[in-house]
Amino acid sequence: MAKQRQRLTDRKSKVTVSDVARLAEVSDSTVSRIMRGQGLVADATREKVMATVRALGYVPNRIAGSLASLDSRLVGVVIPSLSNIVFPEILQGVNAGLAGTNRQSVISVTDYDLDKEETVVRNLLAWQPVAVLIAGSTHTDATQRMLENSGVRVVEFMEIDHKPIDAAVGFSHLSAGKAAVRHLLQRGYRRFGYVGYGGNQDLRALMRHQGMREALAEAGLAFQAEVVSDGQTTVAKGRAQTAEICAKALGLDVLTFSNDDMAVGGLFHCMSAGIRVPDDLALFGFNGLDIGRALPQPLSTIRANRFDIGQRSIEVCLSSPVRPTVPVSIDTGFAIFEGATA
Amino acid sequence: MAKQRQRLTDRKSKVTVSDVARLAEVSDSTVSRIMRGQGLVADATREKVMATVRALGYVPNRIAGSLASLDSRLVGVVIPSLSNIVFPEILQGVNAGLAGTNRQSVISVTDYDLDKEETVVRNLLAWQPVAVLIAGSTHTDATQRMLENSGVRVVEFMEIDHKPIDAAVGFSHLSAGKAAVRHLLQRGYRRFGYVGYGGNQDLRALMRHQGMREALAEAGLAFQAEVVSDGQTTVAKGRAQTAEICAKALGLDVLTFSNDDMAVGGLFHCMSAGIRVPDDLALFGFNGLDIGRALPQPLSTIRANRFDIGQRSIEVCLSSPVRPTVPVSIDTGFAIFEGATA
DNA sequence: GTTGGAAATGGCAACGCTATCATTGCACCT
DNA sequence: AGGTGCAATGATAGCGTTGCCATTTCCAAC
Repeated sequence: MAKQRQRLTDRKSKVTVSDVARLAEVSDSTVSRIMRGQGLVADATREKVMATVRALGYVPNRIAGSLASLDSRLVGVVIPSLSNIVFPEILQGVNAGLAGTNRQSVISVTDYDLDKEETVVRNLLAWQPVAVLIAGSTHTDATQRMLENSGVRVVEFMEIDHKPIDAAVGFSHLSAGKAAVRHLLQRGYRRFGYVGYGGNQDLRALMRHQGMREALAEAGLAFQAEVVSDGQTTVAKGRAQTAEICAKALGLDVLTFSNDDMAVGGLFHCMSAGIRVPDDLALFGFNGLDIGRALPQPLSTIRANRFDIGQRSIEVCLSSPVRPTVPVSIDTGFAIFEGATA
Repeated sequence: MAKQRQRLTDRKSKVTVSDVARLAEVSDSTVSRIMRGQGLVADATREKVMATVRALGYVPNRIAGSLASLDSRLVGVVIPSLSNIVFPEILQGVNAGLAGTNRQSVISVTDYDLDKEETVVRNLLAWQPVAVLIAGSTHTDATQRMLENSGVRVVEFMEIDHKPIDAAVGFSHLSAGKAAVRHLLQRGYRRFGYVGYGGNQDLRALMRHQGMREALAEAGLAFQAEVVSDGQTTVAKGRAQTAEICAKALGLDVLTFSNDDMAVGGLFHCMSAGIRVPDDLALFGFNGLDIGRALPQPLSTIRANRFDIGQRSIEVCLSSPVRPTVPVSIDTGFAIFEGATA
């Protein structure tokens, strides 16, 4: 008994390769070859087909294409936040690295939540990306396993204080914290205060803080005061927390911040309160944001190469479709920016 | 003669529904039903299957799923830039609106280049998104046609000074420019200078500028001086251009900026140069960025609801899969923020 | 012990494309 | 005339899932 032909309830009436092929009087194969620009095709045929493509407004279906070729051409990018300007900057590097390739990035945001990261990674992997770039090195067990088992290239970017799954691109936040404090010690500062992030989500900020503590300890010192807050760091918070730490009147001579946003806020407080920087109080940030350099007095800080991190990460993925036998770490480094606030 | 069975060169060895089904001793259909959580399945079966899913580390292939169901669950988002903080803010609104749905956003960046926008839109549509959110209303003819013919929901966000393809969410930049100037006129300022964007890419900045000119003209006035630059607007450029316009010594009493970044730079210049704000010179920005409010003196500016724009845009798409008979525009409005610089 | 109907499950084509052959046409040589 | 080699095109079987039935199982009600 003959099987009934199934008619899926009038599925969307889209133009397909076959439609183009029929109208141009060639085979599906030829249209396919032309659309993806590979294989031999006579110029005359190509033009005839392209004409009907334009006439029909045909747009190839990459979902079907990806399924057939088993190649999605997608690179997944997982970042904790979009509001922290450093991540958009990294994305620019990623896009730059992707330009000219036929790969495309898909961005997912975790809001610094490891459980959300797990969901997001699962959803990403469902799209069969050729690679995943993911911020940071701390993941849930499930996330870790999924990434390992996926078989695709995985680049953990931002930090390199760990053994990567496949590859890591970034720098040591612990070292950066230490470098900041050592620099300040060298400039004669002794009474340190810390203003910044104190939650349990931005692990890199915590690492820098830790690095600072260690460098202070090496010199037999410690922070005289710390004012921290969790959630997102903002200029406004930096300003408020600086006001708070100053109110304690501990005779601090330098404040280190978890990042430039906060430090800029700190400088604004000092301006308003008539505190001379750096004579009465020095300020030191982290990130090297543009705004820091445009301030009336350029912010002393540590610059990291965020665009670079994005670009190098992509380069690593594209350099080979398979993982290296031994995980690699690429140090993009950081540098003290002298500025005028410390 | 029997057809040869084709063996596609050992295609990636991934776990598929069939693998799970075989091991769990059920049919593919049942696994599929369980994975997407719909249809009737006995609890015992579900657990048995989920156990093997975990054991095999099965991750459903959404590419195949999308093809079969003819539903990608993707929402394309096209923005001009990631470095301009306003767009990440909009994306947050988009993500918020998407939370809890099974839709996912795919972000593409055009760098304010309409030709790149065309490419980007073509690539996006190839992924059969259920909707496209795109910044702005000016597109190439081809882009316009593709969007129209795609049949999917299209929301043009940011501005509503035009007839949308399907729907628009944002506010009138022309009106915003006018409102700024009228507000300043009302406060007694008469000698206006303009500092800001002057390229031909950020059309919304140009609209605001135009609105300002028109409002000035209504009062029989005009800008006494304009210092513009193209490319990306930054605090540093704002500072430099403000220095430039001040050097002309035209006795200006107020500067309007294309946006807050530039205005903050302007304020920094004034601080450095000892120009009292707003007594010697008033400053007025646009956007209502956080940093403006944390300054030693809060920046006078116009606030727009960017998060809202993103969220409302998504809501519009999700409210119905088909376009309204007549295009709709949703005005998210803007508001003068008094501040202390004008 | 039937029987009727809902609850569970199974079977299979189709989704739109591409990889992998197979085939055709034609210039060029011997 | 009969190869030979290559450029150009065609035919078709998947790719991994889901939609759409068809079928089986179970159990309460007779």
